[in-house]
Amino acid sequence: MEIYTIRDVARKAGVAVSTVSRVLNGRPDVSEETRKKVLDVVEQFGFVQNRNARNLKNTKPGYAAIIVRGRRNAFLNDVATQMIEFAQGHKTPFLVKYIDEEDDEFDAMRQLYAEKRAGSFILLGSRLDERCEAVRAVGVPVVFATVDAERAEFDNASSVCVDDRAAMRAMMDRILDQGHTRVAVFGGNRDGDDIFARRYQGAMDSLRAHGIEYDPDEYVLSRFSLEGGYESAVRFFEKHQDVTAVMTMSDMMAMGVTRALRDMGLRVPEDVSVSGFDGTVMARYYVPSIASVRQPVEEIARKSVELLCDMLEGGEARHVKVDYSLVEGESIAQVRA
Amino acid sequence: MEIYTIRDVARKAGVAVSTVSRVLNGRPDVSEETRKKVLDVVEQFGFVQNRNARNLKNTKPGYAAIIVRGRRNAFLNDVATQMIEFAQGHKTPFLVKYIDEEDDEFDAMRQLYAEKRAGSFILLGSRLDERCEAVRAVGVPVVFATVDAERAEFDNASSVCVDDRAAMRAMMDRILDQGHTRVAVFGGNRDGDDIFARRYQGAMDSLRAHGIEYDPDEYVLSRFSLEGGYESAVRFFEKHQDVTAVMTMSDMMAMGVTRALRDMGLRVPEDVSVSGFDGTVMARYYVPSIASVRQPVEEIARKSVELLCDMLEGGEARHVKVDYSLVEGESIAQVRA
DNA sequence: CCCGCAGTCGGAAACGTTTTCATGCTTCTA
DNA sequence: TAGAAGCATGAAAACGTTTCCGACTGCGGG
Repeated sequence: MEIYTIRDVARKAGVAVSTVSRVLNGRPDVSEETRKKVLDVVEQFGFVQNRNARNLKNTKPGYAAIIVRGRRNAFLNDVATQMIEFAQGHKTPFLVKYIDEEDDEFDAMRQLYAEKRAGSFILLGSRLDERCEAVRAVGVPVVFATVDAERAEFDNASSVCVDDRAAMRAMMDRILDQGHTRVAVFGGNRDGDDIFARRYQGAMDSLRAHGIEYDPDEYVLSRFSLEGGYESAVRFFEKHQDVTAVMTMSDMMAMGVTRALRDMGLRVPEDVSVSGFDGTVMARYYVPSIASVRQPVEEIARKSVELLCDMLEGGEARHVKVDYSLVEGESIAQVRA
Repeated sequence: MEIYTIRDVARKAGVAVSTVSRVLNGRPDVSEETRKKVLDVVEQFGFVQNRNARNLKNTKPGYAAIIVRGRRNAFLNDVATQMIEFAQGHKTPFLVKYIDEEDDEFDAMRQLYAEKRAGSFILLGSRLDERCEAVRAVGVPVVFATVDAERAEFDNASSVCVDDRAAMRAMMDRILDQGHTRVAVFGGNRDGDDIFARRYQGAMDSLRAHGIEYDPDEYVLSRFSLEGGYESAVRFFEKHQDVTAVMTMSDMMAMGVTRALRDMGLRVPEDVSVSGFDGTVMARYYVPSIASVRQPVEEIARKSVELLCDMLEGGEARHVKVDYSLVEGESIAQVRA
């Protein structure tokens, strides 16, 4: 495998390296004739630029980076994909970086800043915990997507998300309207100030409004995966047979719960109703299709990009809420007699 | 956001840049005292190495790269994840590169070779079409995973896969054993010499052995996704109501088909049996659970890494077949009377 | 005829590392 | 005690780009 450098191309084309560079970067100040000559050699050599050298030399922060926490999360992945779609039109090039669940996104930011010259960021699925103080410190434009950063009061950070609390409340309303009075809630940590805590609050809002007292034992901390939902359901229903509905904070979890119920001889929705969150494609295709809270992927993506570009042009940080919607599903039914 | 270079660290620590470099790379020839001094400064600055400069300087091909075609493919993703798991123990560091469905993996190889100094590759989900001649040309060690490259007769390429033909035949046997005589097959292009063509042949083998004549109209070229399966099923069943089973080449497709059947008022498996391929987790959690051909993710991953390391140490290229297995599922039943 | 200017192009200095080579300082050996 | 040998360190040359600066044309205007 032959590796050619810009120098090889220059030699072969009989020009200087600077000229080759100009051609490769589409600079205007090069004659049509030389451009042609250089491009011919590039073609012939199958020359590919070395990005390391390029990025090393280019020190001005031109990129915007999308940092996605969790490679497996289909929902976040879809949002990221949409983002780069929308980003196409804009002047600043976008790049995507996936980090693991446990990784520190601020390390990632620093790294991207140092290496890729990324000077602004969209953070997808950030936890917004104590580490987020680093965002304040870095002082570069940041957009939190699917996270409400309003209360954190950064002056360099915007955010876009659905009103998680209202959304969860609406879904719970819908479940209760079917006559259910004992509803288990499966989800993330309800004690913090993140989206999971807010979703929990939303569920409580609805129960309170319906005059239903909630048994704290009926909240289950669960992993957001098929397996997580499955295991939680098995453990839970061993003790609580009288619950007639399970509300979850993710579609994957909801499908895991549904499978578990079926394995335990309970039918969904005839015996137990189940709801999800996110509005993923898989949930629509599941049997029974999972009733869910749809987060508008395209809108979140578009708004995020928009907010970031705004800030890049000197605009204020803003916090926007996009509209959720309830998606119908076969997984919710009238409570059994 | 402050960016520090190795030079800043050196100055602050009162040593030369070369010494800092030695510390960072864990070289032995540096006194414990200076090491400590340097690491302190690194800690204090929150210094991160610039990988561009590092890779630019390091010219010896030390990495092995895993190239995954298709970010959305859960099965390939799982395999890749397992691979880096297994690769941990080996001397050569592995890196993963995702490319899009349409991208050319040989461009990716060249790029990785030039930039990341990747001198050997594992190709996941490669098409093995005309472009694969490039593999012969590059002459570096390559392992095709989930692809049978035996017939292509590279001397620098190994491969690991299940016996797709036998696997598909086994699954078809199982369907036919339930009394079905009209089985539709949904899958990829059956005309080439890739895994899809072989799977098709496998299905035909079984039908032939059972003395069943296959109507070529009952083969459907379909995309390997939920939507693909859904659309194909809707189109197909408008014309062919007498088919009692659908065999597919992917779990996603099978779930799409199942959902479509249900929407058309047909029950799975009572009215129509459905089978998948890959043995993904989602298929197990689906309702009905999808009978599938399990490809052993861990084994494919382990073998691939092993074969690559073998070749790196001068070993011959080999082609290994790993064992598939049939996974039971609720989606297949006795043919209706 | 000289000057300025636009259009092209080449030379060379960076960018942040790694690594080779040289150097000084110990310590050991004969 | 001289020299070899080993350790710890510094200086400097790369790696493949981009970009600034300057040089060289040819041209039109004063």
